[in-house]
Amino acid sequence: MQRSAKIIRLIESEILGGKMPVGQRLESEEKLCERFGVSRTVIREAIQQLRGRGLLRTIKGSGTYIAESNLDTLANAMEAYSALAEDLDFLELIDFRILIETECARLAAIHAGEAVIRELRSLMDAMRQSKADRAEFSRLDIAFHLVIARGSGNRIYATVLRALEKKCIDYARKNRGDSDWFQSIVSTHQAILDAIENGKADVAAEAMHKHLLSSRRQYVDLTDGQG
Amino acid sequence: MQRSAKIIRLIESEILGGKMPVGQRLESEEKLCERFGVSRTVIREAIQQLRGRGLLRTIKGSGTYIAESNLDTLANAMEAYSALAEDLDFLELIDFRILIETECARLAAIHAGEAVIRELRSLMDAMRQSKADRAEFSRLDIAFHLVIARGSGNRIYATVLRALEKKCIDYARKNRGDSDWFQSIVSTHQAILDAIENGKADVAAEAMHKHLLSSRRQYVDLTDGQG
DNA sequence: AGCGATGCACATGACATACAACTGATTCCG
DNA sequence: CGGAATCAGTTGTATGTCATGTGCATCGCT
Repeated sequence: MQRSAKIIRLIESEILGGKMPVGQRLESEEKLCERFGVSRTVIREAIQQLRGRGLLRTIKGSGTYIAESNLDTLANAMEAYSALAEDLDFLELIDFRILIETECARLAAIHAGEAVIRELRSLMDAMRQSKADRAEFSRLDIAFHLVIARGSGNRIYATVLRALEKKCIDYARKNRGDSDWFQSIVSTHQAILDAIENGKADVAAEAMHKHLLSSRRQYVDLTDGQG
Repeated sequence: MQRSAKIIRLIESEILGGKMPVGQRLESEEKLCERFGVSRTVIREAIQQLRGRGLLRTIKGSGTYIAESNLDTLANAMEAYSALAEDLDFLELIDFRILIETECARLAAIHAGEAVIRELRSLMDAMRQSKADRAEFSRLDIAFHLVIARGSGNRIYATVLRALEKKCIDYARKNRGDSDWFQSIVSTHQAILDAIENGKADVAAEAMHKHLLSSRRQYVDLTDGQG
């Protein structure tokens, strides 16, 4: 194994074990060289990998510090996982997404303020006028879901869904775009929005759940037909 | 900004955009040096960070390749986020955990095989005999939840919960350990297990949800009292 | 004394070079 | 024909050097 590997494990365990509080400065690269008996090359490699994982941040001329928790790191990981996922993993991701989005709809019905609802209404209007432009329609569709996620008040949900967005576009595009499909999407979204406006959490959750399950079914049908 | 930053963004976008399929070999470091007009140091820094993020894997003497999707990477990111999370983020994490575990209980009631159920039974027996040993009891408690997560059949759920395990221990330990508390944990777990054994998905989900909500309440009470 | 400017020690960022260790394929030999 | 030796290519590690930024102490002016 690489020399940097065990150094990474050690520093990682010190951070995760709580021995090094957030914001604390790491020893300088040179000190770490002495301590581990390796060259600066190896130390720097270890630090780079831990930076990539979001555990450290570095300030030139000053030092390397334990990073604060950061949603972007989580988003990166989710996005990477979904982007690299093969078919087998993909259904699990879809179920994951359904679970979270359903909860988001429920929470949005409880927490969403006037601003969020206005935004959702405006997106619905735009979607009705974008029947012809499939790319734009798809973009608005995703935006609708993301606004609801934000309206849930839980940033983790919003972050995870934002990360899954790209892949969702990919398989959403595969759906046939006939008029029935368009109308069904619009009316389902409207049902979700109505429930959120009226603060009916369970209704909103169920409507969202139904919506996503039908989307899931289409994906399954498509891939079964192919593979 | 660092020179490696834009190289990272570029390679990342090529991978996530699907231009580079999983398993494909990256250009050699030397070629990348030419292409970007930087030294090998910079190229290696970029590669190290992307390795840390799980997007690349390297084989000495052979080359650097686009990594396949990997649950460990996801687990690392979740664990890092939860470990570095401050109080404000922490309730969001707890709600996230509740959402997933509730779904796991539901799915376990549907999918769990005889092996999983035997394991859960055995853990229940062990818990009843560990009333005195709080550390052991806590360990078994967590194991119970993780087995259910595995029994859900969705590896993402199991992975996420495994990553949150450490933090959960921390705040679970803060709970008072009187006899009532012990008895309530045991009977709640038993209720969940019964529902899973009988394939009653909704009952299992509700029992799990209740269980976790009471745990959440205790955490809120504790931190409110402190801060 | 107050306070800004300067300078210095130290830190990370980047480059160049050299060699070690490994891989994969080709070539050579029995 | 099969296996061993060889070789070009590639990543891993070490070392040295300089550039550039940070943070602190020191100095000098008012």
